[in-house]
Amino acid sequence: MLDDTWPRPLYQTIKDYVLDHIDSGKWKSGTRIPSESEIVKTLGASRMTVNRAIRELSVEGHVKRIQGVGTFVAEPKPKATLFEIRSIGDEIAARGSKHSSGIILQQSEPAIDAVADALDMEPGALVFHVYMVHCEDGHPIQIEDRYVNPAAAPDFLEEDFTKVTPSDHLLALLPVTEIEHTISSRLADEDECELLDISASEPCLELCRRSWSGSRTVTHVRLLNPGSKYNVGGRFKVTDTHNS
Amino acid sequence: MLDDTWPRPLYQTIKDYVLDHIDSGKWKSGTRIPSESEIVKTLGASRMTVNRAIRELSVEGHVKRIQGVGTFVAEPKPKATLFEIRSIGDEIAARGSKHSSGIILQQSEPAIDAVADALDMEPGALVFHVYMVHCEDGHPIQIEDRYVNPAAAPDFLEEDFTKVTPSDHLLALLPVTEIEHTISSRLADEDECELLDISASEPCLELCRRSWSGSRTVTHVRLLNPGSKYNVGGRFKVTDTHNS
DNA sequence: TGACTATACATGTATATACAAGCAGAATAT
DNA sequence: ATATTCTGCTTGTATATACATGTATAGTCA
Repeated sequence: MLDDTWPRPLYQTIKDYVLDHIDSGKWKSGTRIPSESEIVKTLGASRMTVNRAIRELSVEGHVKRIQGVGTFVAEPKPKATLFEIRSIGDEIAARGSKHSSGIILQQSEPAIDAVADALDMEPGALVFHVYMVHCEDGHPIQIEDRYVNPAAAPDFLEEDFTKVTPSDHLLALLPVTEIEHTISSRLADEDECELLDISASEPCLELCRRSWSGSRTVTHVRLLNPGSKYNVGGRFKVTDTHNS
Repeated sequence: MLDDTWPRPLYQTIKDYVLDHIDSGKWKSGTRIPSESEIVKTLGASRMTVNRAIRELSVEGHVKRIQGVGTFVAEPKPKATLFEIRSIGDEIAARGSKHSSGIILQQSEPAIDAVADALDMEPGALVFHVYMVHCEDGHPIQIEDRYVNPAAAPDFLEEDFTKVTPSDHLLALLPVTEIEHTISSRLADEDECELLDISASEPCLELCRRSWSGSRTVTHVRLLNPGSKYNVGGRFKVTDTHNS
């Protein structure tokens, strides 16, 4: 929403001046905009004030700056809404329910091709694998099928995942810097139906996530949830997507 | 990821100084941090440099500033990943396919209670309602059931939604400032199965969204997609959620 | 003609100084 | 006891000046 307070700070006026030129098409993507000293002359502001305005536009993704070269109009980026990352334990606790879990499998194993691809590892390389069920107040609510890159979390398999979720373990260890996720709907297979205690016809929500910490792929997880018991969502401000 | 370039700019050193105190627990949420002039004395920097550092921490959501009062440690916010908002037409075009649509219903009607609630309107007030199917290369892929607040888009019903999607129409008209969305999985009912040309046992992905423009609720839409043909996802940097 | 150097211009960072605006609390007046 | 004013401290904004760093281009020399 436009900020209509008046008088506008000069740095905001400078931002608007640049944005007006960009939004109106006068300065197209890739165009070098006037230098700071040119804008100083044009708008009669100080260089520090101009620098603050342009720097903020840069952080916001409207322009791209290159020291010694200039300032260029950035490619417009798609609008995005934020999606909260939460651990299943936190979600359940937030509902006032009690989380518990059962470990079906927790081992080191040679990665099959799909898993190796997902973790950017060599096929056959050893990966950590956890297969488990999360329960809310004793009722199964989610199957977690997770593979972890041992290099990223060497002690992962030592953890007791009935006491701390794999997600919490990894988040405590490494900053997540990038996530890829896919949300889809499918039916559970026979084993999954049994683990989740649902009928074969119940639709399920599947969330697939890959996470990176810096340049390293950390984990690949598939979370399967009965559609009648689980949804994903939230309410957030809309922002422009841009890479930090 | 920490920026390890050296020497660090002084404003970054100041940011790190504050973040170290916050992350270590020395300054808990709600604590007033030292004033700018106190930090000037402590770190031997100029007030403009300190101001820049603290202002950036404020924009990033780590601290909250109140003019004339002070700077306070903000509540930690959950990590979030960005979710791209796209029109179904754009999604289909991005796959190199052709989008088309069929309008089942497009009318003004009194809002039932659930719709009125969703749009923050009085029950029985007139709302615009569009019920339609989106197709990709002739195959139905999504049912769109949308209600729009007439005050936000008075000319909405005049649009030909076989030529422009309701989403594109609204986006062209109003800036979206806030979105609430829920993704869930359910089975389609008999009518929906027929419209989507799917069997009764096919699991479906349902996306519900409410959108605001400023303080006004603009639209409430439910999008139903066969699980075999549709998923939602993307890959983004992780960021802290914070309100702009 | 190519390599090297110098120059100009760009952004990046920093300081000193000043004034504006907001807020909380102390001091004063009624 | 209450209202008003004043003071001190805080953040917000702005300018002038300076130096650092990066890049592109022109000029010079072998």
